Amino acid sequence: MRPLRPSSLSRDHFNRKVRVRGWVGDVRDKGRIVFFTLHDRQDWVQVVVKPPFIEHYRAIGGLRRLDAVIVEGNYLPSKIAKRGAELVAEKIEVLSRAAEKLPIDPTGRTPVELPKRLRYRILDLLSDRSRAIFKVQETVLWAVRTFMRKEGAIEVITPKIIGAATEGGADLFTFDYFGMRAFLAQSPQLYKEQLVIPFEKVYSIDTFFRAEEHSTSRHLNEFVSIDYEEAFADWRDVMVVLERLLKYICEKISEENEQELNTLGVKPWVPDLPLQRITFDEILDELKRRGVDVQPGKDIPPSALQALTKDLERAYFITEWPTELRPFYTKPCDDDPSHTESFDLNIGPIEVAGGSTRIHDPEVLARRIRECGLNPESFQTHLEVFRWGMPPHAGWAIGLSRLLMTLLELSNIREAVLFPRDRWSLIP
RNA sequence: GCCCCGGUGGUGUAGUCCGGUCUAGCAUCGGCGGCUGUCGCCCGCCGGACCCGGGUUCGAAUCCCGGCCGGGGCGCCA
Repeated sequence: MRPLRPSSLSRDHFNRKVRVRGWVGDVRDKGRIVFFTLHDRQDWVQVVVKPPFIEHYRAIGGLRRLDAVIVEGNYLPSKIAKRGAELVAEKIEVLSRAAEKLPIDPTGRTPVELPKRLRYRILDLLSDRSRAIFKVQETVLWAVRTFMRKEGAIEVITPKIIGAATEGGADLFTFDYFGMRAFLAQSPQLYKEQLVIPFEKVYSIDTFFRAEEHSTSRHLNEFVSIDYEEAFADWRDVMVVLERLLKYICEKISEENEQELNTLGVKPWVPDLPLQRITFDEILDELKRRGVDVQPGKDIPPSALQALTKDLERAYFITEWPTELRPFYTKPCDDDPSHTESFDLNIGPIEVAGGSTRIHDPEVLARRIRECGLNPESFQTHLEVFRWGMPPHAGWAIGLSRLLMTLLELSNIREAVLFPRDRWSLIP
């Protein structure tokens, strides 16, 4: 029979002989009596080693933190043990010995700075704080899939190895593909647009790559994007989908991750809908009123936005971005081609998602590609699809880790990625 | 690409401004010993560090120069 886990022990096991497996935690060696905690990744139980078994304990050389063991013994209620019960060991089987000296403290009690935590990430993930982040991430992923399925959207997987056609803009990683020049995809953009013809509503949760040499606490070169695209929809339609999804995610986190939020010191939060909507130009006007000038054709610097956040809701849309700041496939407004049917979703000063109505007319799209300094030739296989019944469509993309870092109030996106890839780090 | 800041035992820090009292303090950690009710156990002993090179000086962890490594910000960012 497989051994039990510490977290599965209950009153039903009182006064019975049980086998329990787990990792050794704190060891309190009193000489003729030894206590240690036995952990799984949810809970733990105290094990007591007493004579005559103490001799066997000495014979196996004792135990230390992180040893993987199976303990056999009686599970007894106890007035002294803080948990009200303890396991009295009669046999200990050592499955794996941990190193004498660990590079960082896996309990999280001794502080460790982020770069060292990432260098020794597996040990770092043993701390409650680090694991809490990724438990919440799991809730987010699950919530997205549940929500999308109810919406009637289908999850799609698009290529990461791509050929000539690129979007321009962000730098791509290049490499040799059997003698051909290939790129790592920076987004599923072109594919998800094409896929609305056969599927109408599509979404993807996938990893993408950007070769930009930035060095900030909110950029990485490998990141997970949650993408959505819908046929016969415009920007306003998909903004509603996005804000409903955000609310759904926040509700699920509040319901399912109370303990994790507590560990992270974060209060549950669910936004009221509709979210605040403010145009790009209104932001500029407000900044100008406060004496901050943003140069034309430039994005709003995070520092400027920071100054405004106390007058905005926690989550808000910035809409109708200047055409020059948006990629070629973004549809300009009918009454004002200098602005676009586009939006960003911000939480605090951080951009969490962006989206727009897309151009669906192949002639207009080809023109915009040229205007943006790109070669329509290299978009041939993309443009041809637009003659096969491409309806008006719109969509957006959420940066998964950006969302996580804002919801959990993390100061660095690296904390929200298991093994972050930035300009300087490839290992581990 | 540009700018700023920083490197002290395995980890986190004190000391650096204002050179000497530093054979570098504290906590954690590791080793050994002690303890039969601990629970972030406790007690005792021991171990382990000034990034590298050059300079100033009677004297450098501390000041200066160069290098290396790290962090942050800006720019860029469909």
